[in-house]
Amino acid sequence: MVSLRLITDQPVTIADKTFIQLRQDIVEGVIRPSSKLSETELSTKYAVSRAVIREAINRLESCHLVERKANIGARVVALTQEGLEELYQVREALEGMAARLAAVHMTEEEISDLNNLLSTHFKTVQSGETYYQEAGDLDFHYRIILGSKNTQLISMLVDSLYHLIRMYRVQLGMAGPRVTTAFDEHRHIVQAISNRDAELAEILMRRHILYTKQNSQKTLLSHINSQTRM
Amino acid sequence: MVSLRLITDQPVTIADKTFIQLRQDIVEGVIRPSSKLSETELSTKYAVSRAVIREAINRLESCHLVERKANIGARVVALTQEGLEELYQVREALEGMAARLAAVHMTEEEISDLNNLLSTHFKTVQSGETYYQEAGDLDFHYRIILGSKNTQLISMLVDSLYHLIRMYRVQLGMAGPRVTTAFDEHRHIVQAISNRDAELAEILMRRHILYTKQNSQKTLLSHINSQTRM
DNA sequence: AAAACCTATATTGTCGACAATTCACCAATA
DNA sequence: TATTGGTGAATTGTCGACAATATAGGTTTT
Repeated sequence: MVSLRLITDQPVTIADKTFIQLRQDIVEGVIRPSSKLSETELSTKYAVSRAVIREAINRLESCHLVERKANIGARVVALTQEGLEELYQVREALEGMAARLAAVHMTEEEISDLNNLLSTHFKTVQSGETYYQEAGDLDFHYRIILGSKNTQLISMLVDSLYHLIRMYRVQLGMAGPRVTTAFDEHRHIVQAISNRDAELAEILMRRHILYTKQNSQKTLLSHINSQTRM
Repeated sequence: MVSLRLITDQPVTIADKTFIQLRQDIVEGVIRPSSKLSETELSTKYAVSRAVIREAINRLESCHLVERKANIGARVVALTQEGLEELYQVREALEGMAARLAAVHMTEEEISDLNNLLSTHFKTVQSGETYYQEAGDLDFHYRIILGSKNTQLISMLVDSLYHLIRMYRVQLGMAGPRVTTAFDEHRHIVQAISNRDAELAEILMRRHILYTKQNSQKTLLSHINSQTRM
């Protein structure tokens, strides 16, 4: 069972690579939230022309990772309580629908792969490893999203929402516990999909994301409290 | 009660205007579905530099109105049965959530405005006018979307999904009847929002959009049947 | 002293030219 | 004849330079 490979065909142009590099640097905080993106500065730092930087920034804007104002420039988005709330509301709606559609459209083979992933995940949890837990969690959600077979939905979730979520996760240190609980939730979702129960799959996925949201918000709050400066 | 003004601050740069012009030409079919967008050709036709055209095409790609391949070029999306299906699935999820959030976040004034809009709409329906019906319908949905107060949600629906939907509507002639039925559905949705019943508002909105979808698909099918060529 | 206005500077927006890539056409070969 | 390989025209990708716009600082005016 090979780990999932992303849909996006690998970058070919310089603009592609620069976009991906910039996105990574923003998501991981190398470029700080709310900081200004100077085109000339970036073009020297990344050793590409300003045109390339401009195209990359445009794409970052479509991902909602930066905000741009005409004749003024682009800034990295700020990480706020409200932003996280909005993000999870959209995620709940979209990924709930993804689970509903996955219950209808996933092949039996894809479902059996999903079950295998789940048992691998289970062993990892039992052995006490937490490092790969997040990757496994992502893999799980990705499969269901792809299982929806809805290209619009997939692109919205994979190309923009998930990078933003990862930005919050990475920068506010939301590894979070919730390992065993989340695992049970995953199990029930897969069960619903196996039964081709679209309605239930959606409900369970939405509740799962709601729980994750509440957990994230707790982490965010304690994180903010722990550093009253900033 | 003044008609709703769009959120997007008016275009300032040439790229803004070109983007909006191109988007309109695509949505209204002046530039045909599946046709190739030649950068040089467009730059002469719209009398702007290729850089401007490239930026506009990039933005059109984020709206899912065109698809781009590296080193090959951009094409306007095709209008297909599956595409319409996917579109309405995403719309159901997002606008359902919008209605849910609107029930919580709309001010009393905004709700009363919505009620006023509804009665205006009612008079229009009674007097037999159908021309302004679509605009009124759009206005109704816009207000609820904005009422969600969720910027992510608003941008997804207003900046991309709705243009795609309008493209299907305009080009496949989906004015559709469904006037009085839709009106009742609208009434119930507003009722739920007035009662601050988020759960019900979402359910009703989703059903409303499901009905609209089924109606659209019927129209699409008959449209395809009526022109077996193409 | 506060407000309005101008000026200098830095940043973004726009442009035309050059480089890299694709695609179609034609020739050569098995 | 079918297939492979190469050549050239056309298109996209990238670049540096110039134009337009915004910001800051100082000067003038009330």
